[in-house]
Amino acid sequence: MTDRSSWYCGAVSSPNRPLRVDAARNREHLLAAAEAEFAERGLSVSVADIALRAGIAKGTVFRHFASKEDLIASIVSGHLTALTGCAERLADAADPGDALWEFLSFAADQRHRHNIDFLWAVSEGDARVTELRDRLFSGIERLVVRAHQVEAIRSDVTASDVYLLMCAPVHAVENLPNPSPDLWKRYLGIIFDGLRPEGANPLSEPAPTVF
Amino acid sequence: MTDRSSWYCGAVSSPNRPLRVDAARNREHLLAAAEAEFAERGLSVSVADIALRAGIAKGTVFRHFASKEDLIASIVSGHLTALTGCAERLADAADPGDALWEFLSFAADQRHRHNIDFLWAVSEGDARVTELRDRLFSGIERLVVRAHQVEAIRSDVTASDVYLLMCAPVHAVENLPNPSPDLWKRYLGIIFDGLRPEGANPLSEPAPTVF
Amino acid sequence: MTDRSSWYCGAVSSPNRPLRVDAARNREHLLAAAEAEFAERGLSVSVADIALRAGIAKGTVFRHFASKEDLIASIVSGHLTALTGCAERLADAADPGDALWEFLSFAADQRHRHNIDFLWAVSEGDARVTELRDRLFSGIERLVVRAHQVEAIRSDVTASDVYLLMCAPVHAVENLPNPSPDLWKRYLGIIFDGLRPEGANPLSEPAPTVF
Amino acid sequence: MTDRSSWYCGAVSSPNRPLRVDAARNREHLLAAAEAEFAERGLSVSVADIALRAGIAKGTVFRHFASKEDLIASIVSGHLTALTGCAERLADAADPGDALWEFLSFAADQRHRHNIDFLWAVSEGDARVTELRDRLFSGIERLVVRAHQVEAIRSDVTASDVYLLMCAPVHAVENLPNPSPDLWKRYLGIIFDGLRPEGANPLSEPAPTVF
DNA sequence: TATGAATGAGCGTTCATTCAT
DNA sequence: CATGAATGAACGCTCATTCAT
Repeated sequence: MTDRSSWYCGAVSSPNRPLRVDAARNREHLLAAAEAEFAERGLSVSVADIALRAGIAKGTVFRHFASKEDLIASIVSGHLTALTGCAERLADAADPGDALWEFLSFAADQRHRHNIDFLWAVSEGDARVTELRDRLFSGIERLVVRAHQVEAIRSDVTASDVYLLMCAPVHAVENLPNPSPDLWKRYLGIIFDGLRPEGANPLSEPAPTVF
Repeated sequence: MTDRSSWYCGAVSSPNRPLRVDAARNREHLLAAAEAEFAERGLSVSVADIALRAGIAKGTVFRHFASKEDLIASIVSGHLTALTGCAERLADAADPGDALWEFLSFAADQRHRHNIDFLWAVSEGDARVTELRDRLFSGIERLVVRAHQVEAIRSDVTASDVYLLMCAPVHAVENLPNPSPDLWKRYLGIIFDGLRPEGANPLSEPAPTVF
Repeated sequence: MTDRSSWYCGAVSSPNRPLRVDAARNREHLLAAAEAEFAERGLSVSVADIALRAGIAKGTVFRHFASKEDLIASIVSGHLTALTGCAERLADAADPGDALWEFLSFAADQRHRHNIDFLWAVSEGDARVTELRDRLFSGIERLVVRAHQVEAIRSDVTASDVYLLMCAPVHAVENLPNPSPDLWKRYLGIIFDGLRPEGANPLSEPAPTVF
Repeated sequence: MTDRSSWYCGAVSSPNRPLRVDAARNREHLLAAAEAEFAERGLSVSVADIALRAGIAKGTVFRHFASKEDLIASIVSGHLTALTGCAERLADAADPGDALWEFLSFAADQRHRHNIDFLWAVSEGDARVTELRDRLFSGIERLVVRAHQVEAIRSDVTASDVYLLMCAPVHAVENLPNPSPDLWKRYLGIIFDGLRPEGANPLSEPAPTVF
């Protein structure tokens, strides 16, 4: 899996005009500080605390992001971009079953290491996030189509199902106060077993249409 | 499955002394309004909005509950009580596999209909909630032990796993803006298939200790 | 000095109509509880806490006293009544100098034991308090006149001065966190020495008119 | 006696960093408005009223002072600083008796013009106030030692006595609704006569230890 | 008459956001 | 541009007072 340490770079979370190098650096500090604060203390951290951690003035935050919501959407966009990139890179992997597994591992690991599930809900109305989400879903669709071709997953499971179950391992783990770092793999294992053809029982409900 | 429409009644979320009928009615309105507001708009709804919805004055909320946190803990306690009761009622069911399935169905249905997962975290310090959570876990342990006896679930799965995965079907469904009411059954089906012995692959991580 | 333990009885703090015995008892409990709460925790104690301590319901407080201010004025009236009674009893004492000393001792002791100086300010507008204050002042005037006759106090000192300095020993002591119970006597001694003819220096300001 | 009209300037009640001129002006307005409101209406004035009087928004109060208590402590600190400075300036005055008289005059005048005795109690836990109080007491000790050397005050009177009696003239005057501006001098005269050796009677209680 | 549930204005405090410096 | 002072609406919560029971 490629280096994810600088996933903020790229077209999504950048403003329209190119920034001066110091402004760009401030922006990076700010995003990193915001994510860390959110992860440690939840949605209710104040913009002042984020600015303090980033080493910039409170007012400057609003020079980079129109609002706190916009800042959150930028963080989410960064993660979404990385996740979409992962799905797209795996689109032509040799083994479609392994590719799907690897994608779900990437997704869970990312969600688990950057504890930002709660940010997701806030940014649901954001246009960038919506667009990225659609791109992500397309990527998942390709992974699922190929996985079906080799019967790596049961035939009644769709891309929507994978999309919806993507975060389930992390959610399970987050019910624990101090989960061991890789515990999510246990629940991904269980859920992935549920997605496999072997031992599959019929599902009473039809698959939903996600978007 | 018994009627769950009036699970607030009972010892847990009731005050020590019997209330006057009008006070009791207000209390019920309040709990229902709070739950509805939380479900629709999240943890950040104000006590004022809850009171408005309940048709009572803001100050009255604090006559019934010492704080917003206490109100939340009371809501959570109510649900936990019902869930624990369900687990305990199923402890001696004829078919342990069906019992576990039924318990997880009850849990998912309850969680889905009362969209208050995020309240859980807030009440973690509450004594009532802690005690009920332990009782719930004991109930799950008995269900899991019996399920193991008849090999209804794979041998490497523990009560902790069931506890942690309990809400996964609901979480999956909640990523959708307007999920159909029973969609959670689809994801419970998939996850339950992952818990069954058939087609189980070894898990890379050991089971955690929940408490 | 006479028994001061039941100074609440009497015309001043009684309502117009005679009370039933239980109501009268409640009223006494209430006044005692209020005074104790005020003394221990200041003006900001709530009516609820007072009622709790008195063992009656909150609403009943308002059956006895029109408002919290009225309750305070009743407490102050009780003390004022006792103090006025003391002054009047001492009006014809054998030694006018001793009488004045004894009056000031009574005043200081009362103020110190019932820590209610701050209640005074609240009840300044109360009619009963105003009337009692006038009666008290008359009593002081008689004590001072007689003290002048025997030259127990310096000639340029008036009843107004005595009235205004009455609480000074207690105020001095109250700057200490844990004053010994009789420390006020030390400061009454010093101030009384200042009131004596011996070693008196001229005063730069004329005596005020109190009322 | 030096000009006391701008005693707020200086290290004590100033923040660590220099303020922008507009912020400094607001801070001064705020302190003045707070003191005036407290003096006129007591401890229970709301922060909103103080802000209104200062012509700033309520939230701005909390930019300058962490809490209402901190604001009060800052006011008290300002007065204490001025008072301590006065005591220290008088430490080497030519006539120790005059020096003590002048100190007590300064104290009474300050207390009388800024009617904030009741703020004192609130700030008792404040570190700045505690330290200043100790410095003030040391200053008083020096004044008293020197006064004893020239027998300007009676031998059985201590620095603690002077400290405790410091505000007595003002307290006396404050029992009057509209005292003339210099009336406190009358009561300082009486009390100071009580502190002199001439005509002193033995005191029944030993001097307390203030700190 | 006594109760205590209900009220609602008011409290101290926080914080996203704006804008003069 | 960056700053941080100012804003003001909103928050959770308290409490004297009222009034239905």
